[in-house]
Amino acid sequence: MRRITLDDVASLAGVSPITVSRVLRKPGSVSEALRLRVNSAIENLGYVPNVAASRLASSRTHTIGVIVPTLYNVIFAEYLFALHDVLIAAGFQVIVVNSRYSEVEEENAIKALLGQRVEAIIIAGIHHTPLSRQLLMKANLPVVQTFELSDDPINLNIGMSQERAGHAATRHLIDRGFQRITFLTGNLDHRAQSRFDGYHTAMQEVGLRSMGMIAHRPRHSSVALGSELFGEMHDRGDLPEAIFCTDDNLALGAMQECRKRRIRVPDDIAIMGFHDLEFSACAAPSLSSIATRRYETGKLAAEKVLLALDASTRQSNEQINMGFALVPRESTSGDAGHR
Amino acid sequence: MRRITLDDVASLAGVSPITVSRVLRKPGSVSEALRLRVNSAIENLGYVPNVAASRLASSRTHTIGVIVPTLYNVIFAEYLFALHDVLIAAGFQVIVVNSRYSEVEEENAIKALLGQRVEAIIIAGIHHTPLSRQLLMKANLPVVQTFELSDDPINLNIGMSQERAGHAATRHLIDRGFQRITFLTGNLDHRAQSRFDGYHTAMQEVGLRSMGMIAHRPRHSSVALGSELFGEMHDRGDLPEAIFCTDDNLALGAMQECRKRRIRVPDDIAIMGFHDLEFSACAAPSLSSIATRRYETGKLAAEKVLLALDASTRQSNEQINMGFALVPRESTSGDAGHR
DNA sequence: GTGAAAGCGCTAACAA
DNA sequence: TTGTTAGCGCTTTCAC
Repeated sequence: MRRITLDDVASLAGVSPITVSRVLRKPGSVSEALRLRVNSAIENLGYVPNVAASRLASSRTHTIGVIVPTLYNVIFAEYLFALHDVLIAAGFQVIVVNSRYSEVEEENAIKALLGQRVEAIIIAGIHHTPLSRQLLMKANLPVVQTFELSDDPINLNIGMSQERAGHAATRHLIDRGFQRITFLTGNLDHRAQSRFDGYHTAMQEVGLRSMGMIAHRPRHSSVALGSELFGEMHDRGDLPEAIFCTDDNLALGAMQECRKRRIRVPDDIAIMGFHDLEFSACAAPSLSSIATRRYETGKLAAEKVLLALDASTRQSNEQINMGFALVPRESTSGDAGHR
Repeated sequence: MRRITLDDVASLAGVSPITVSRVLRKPGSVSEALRLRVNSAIENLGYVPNVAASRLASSRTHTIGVIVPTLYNVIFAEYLFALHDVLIAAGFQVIVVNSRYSEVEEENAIKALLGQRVEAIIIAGIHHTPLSRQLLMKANLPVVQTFELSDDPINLNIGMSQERAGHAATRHLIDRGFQRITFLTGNLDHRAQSRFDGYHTAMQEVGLRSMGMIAHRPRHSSVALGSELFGEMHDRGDLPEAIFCTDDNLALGAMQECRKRRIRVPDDIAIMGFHDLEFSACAAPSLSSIATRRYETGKLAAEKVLLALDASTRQSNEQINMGFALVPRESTSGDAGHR
């Protein structure tokens, strides 16, 4: 069964192929009589244009490439949602690739996207292999790096200081009177590392000993992992006064484990999360966290890409700091001053 | 700045274009000497193949189309994660389109995917416009409908009975002694409707009055929406003995609102969720729910697609019931028998 | 407003 | 193993 092509439509309608092409792309430039004839031929044949041919001939793909480390994290789902919202509405297709937190896979993803001739790339993170960076710079298309702030952006950069956020979270715990504070993370990706750096600095500033991080394993952050890690920590007998989790999922898991083991939060231990996920406000006790702006980051990134594509001249580098907000709640409200 | 093409690589390496093409696709079929020359030419020029041209020439796209109603729901994120896991590993590209719960947008999505010449389509749901259905049948490619069970599948169908799940959830509440049971939903998509049907039937079977659903608004399910809806219900003064929420997010929001209003769960009101999201086990009280198999559904759908593509002959229709499981927890454990 | 000719960058089929 | 030829299905350019 041969696929129906534009030529088939043209001969059925008794016009030249180019006329069919015009009806499809700029119907206004074709007389009504022909337009109707062509359209009914399209309907009759069930013709669906082949975008590969169109892309090849026009060298326009109307496609934006997006790279995220994982899909299995609400953070990125919210961000992708925003990107889709804006870009689809503007008539672009979005190709999402995940790098599984690997710079090598990211490099492959970049090559794949460039092979697709995407018109812009929006990439989560600022750490890439040298070749990745070089490919992105040479590609001569709008590139947006997101979620973090770079000292040396490739082009556009929309994010926040993970380190300052980690610092603020830790500072909050210190201000509440906690001293033995542990940093808890699953996977140690760049963003978690930066948060840890912020934690470390905050501890040092007030002369406290930073207590390393509990775990480092190649699994995505989840409630279950939080339970596990907390359990192991408790089993080892080194229960701190407070823990700062890189992620609300971990924090919630830790809280769950506390409940099982009859450790009271925040009376026996304070727990601080990160990202302020939707359920965090309604956990019991409610979870203190750092609110981050995933949706807004995606939205802005997409809008900036559209602008850059419109200007069609490569924009000069620009950096936007989306900031973050401390959200103190019950899980860190313990009056730890007089233990 | 002209883009570098395969011909450029060929002339730099002093070979014919087809040799370069072979080095890229089946390196084994080219002598090592030439392969090295070609590869270094590719490196030197920073050549990236144009997939549009490749697709057009080979009429193979190695692309699978996926349609989901929304990205803003963990359910679909987990499912997409599984699809990616399997399909990317098998060397396919995945194009995800969301229909925003609209059959018209779904029809457009189908057209777009067919225009991309995807080699298979995996689509969430079993309700489509007549044209959508016709396009899918005529396209002569593997089609998997997921999440629900169809009486008349287009091709493959991997899902569960939403109605029986709704029935089981309701039955659980009835068995626990609750009688005034309300069904709570935000958006009333097909799956929510089926769950409602199951609820309705279960109520009727034991002679109880089904209490309609509380709300119907075009917003995605969220904790915040659950709070809102529950609040409105309470304000109206019609607090039932139990509520069955179409979604754990709504249920969690309802529980949060209960806590604010000092309504005890499950003593004053029992709450039943749906989907058994990760946080549900560690809510306080822990949330009873229906566990559904999103990841497994996606994995199986992807695997079936690969099989079908391999066989290269259109598979006969097949239906797989993934089932579900009732997960009773604290939020419905109230001993309501003697109120 | 409509069409003819040429070509986008690659690969299938065949030949050497 | 390597190359030649032809063409995938569309759009660009230029002419009418």
